[in-house]
Amino acid sequence: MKRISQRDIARQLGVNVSTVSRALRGLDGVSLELKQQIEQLAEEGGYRPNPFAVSLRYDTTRTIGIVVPDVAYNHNAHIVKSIEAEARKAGYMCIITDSNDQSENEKNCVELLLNMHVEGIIICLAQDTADFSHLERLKRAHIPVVLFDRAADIGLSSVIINDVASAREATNSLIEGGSRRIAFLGGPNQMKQNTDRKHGYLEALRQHNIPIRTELVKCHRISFNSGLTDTLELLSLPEPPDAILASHGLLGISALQAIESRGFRIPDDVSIIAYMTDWVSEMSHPRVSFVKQNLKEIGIKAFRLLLDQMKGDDSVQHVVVSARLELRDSTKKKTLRKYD
Amino acid sequence: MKRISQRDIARQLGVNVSTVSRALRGLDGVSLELKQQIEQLAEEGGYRPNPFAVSLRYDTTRTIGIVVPDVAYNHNAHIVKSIEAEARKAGYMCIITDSNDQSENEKNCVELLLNMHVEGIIICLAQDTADFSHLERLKRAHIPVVLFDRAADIGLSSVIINDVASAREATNSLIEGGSRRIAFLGGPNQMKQNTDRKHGYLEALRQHNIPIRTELVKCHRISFNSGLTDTLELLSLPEPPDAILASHGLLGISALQAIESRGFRIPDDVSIIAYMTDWVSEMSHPRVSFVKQNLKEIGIKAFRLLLDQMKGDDSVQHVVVSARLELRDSTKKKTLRKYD
DNA sequence: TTGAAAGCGTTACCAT
DNA sequence: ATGGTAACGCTTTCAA
Repeated sequence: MKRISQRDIARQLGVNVSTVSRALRGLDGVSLELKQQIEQLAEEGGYRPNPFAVSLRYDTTRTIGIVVPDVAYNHNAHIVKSIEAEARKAGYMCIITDSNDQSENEKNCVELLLNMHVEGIIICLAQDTADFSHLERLKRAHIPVVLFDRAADIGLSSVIINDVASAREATNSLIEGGSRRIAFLGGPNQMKQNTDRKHGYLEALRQHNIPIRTELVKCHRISFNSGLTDTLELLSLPEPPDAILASHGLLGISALQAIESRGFRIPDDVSIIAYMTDWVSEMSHPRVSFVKQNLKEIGIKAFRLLLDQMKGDDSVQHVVVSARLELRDSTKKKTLRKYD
Repeated sequence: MKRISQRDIARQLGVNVSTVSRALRGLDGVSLELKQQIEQLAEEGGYRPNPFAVSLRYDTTRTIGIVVPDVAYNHNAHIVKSIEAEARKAGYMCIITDSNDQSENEKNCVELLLNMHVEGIIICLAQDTADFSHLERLKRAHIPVVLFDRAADIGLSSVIINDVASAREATNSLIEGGSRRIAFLGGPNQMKQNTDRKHGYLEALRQHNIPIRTELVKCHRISFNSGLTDTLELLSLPEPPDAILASHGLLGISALQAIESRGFRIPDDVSIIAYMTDWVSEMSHPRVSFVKQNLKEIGIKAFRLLLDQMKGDDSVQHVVVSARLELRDSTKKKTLRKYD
């Protein structure tokens, strides 16, 4: 029932704990005979070093914290899984917390992680996080922090995708497919991720001298219902959009459903490109053309940046993981020029 | 940089640590004045009790472990989220591990959790777990364990859904919709969950005097590709099925895609019912009729059972959370009898 | 080769 | 009201 400790083994053999400690860690200074006896007892008793005692001794918890808006969302789950795997390789445990995409909860998550004495925190901001005091406090306390996916200009290391460029590329692709009234369906504007993607979208329009129509830009809450409402509004416009760029999978799927519910055809009447995972795209119908992000890479890079900081490197680094467009069935093929 | 401890506070005030300890926990035996000074210093220094030291002192880690086949799969993610929330309420931290649905990894996960000295483990078995020695070892060591979702008859507490009845109900519903050649697409047969669901399916057929055709029962690996292959085989039969009951979301989605790829219509040619989450069903097209499971409830119940055990209750309990059928667009409406 | 002791942060107990 | 001390499990340093 009770876990066996070095002391228990020492007592049984009438030797000192320090000897047991050395033997169990394979250090020399223990006779072979004694060492074997110790190892056998450890084996029999199912001895496992108490990581809490070790932590105390070394003043290091070998634990990091992760904060995500929603672990149940495919995109986040994959990143978390990747961080976990990378952390484990380095001997770190992860404490995963979920902010439910709300800034208020996010603060509690950080608080909880600090209480656990994590050595660092990897965090994806909640969509409504506009006050960064909880993160600035971390910075002041010199606690390693890495932002991922959704970053902010607050002097913290980050791993994000090339938001501007990927949105530009996606928009260009829609334009090349013949779309001219392209809508942008995004999240709240205090999210840098959102403004970046929106800028990429706007840049592409400008490059092609396509007039920007503010009524085609919908930046509200990231949620299924919000996406539904916004898309229905778009479709009710006198001149509805002929394409939608959605900055989040939830928005992409809700747009798709809204479009179909109104009897529009995809991609003939309205094309869609969304930021989403392979799996969500694969499952959708028609399969949504998407901005594919290397989630595994994001997780690995995020942990590595954190590890750097935990090792004492206090430089602020920004890593950009390139995303690329994957065309599926929600977009039209590139239209041929007249003279082709 | 370095975290402040009770001792640091004590030194600054020239008092004893034990006094600081009492003050910080609001115990009496400290003058109001001193208490306030201590609290102020704690506040300023960002003092947080070291949970590792506390664990050591109390010989309790207030940590539990979770093992899931794949956290990135919607179904599991929701359950994990629920367990986490419930555990937090009770002051427990969760260490989440992912077996990638492989028995070999599952053993490593359990090992890792034991190394972390978790007080209990909540586990969903990998689909290929046929050897339960790692779990039996836990039982012998009196370490609290709760199985969820996929259980086994090995004398451990569990939380599952009503597998037999829900599969029977789903099959009955397909029969009522007019289907007679109903296929069962499941996982490996050493999974009790699978045999239970299969039995429910077979019972329904027997009740309706529908001959059982072994070629319509496909119990292989649970994976997208496996589901694809099996479904294509089913569709290639001289007499292909007119309905499919899929015991897992991956299988359901792959069946749907296979059916469409062969030009069959859903539900007119082939109906589908699958065990999946609301979100996956909602996203699919046509939306798949599904066995809806109360994932939050499963998580809550699982943690509660574990908590019971951690408190010393060593009775083996089996909780069944009722699932119910949710009809969507992949099944035909109940056919009317001829004389209606 | 082995032992003894101190220390990590905290709490409980007993003494003052 | 406050202090001193031992203890949790482990590692490290120094002594034997």
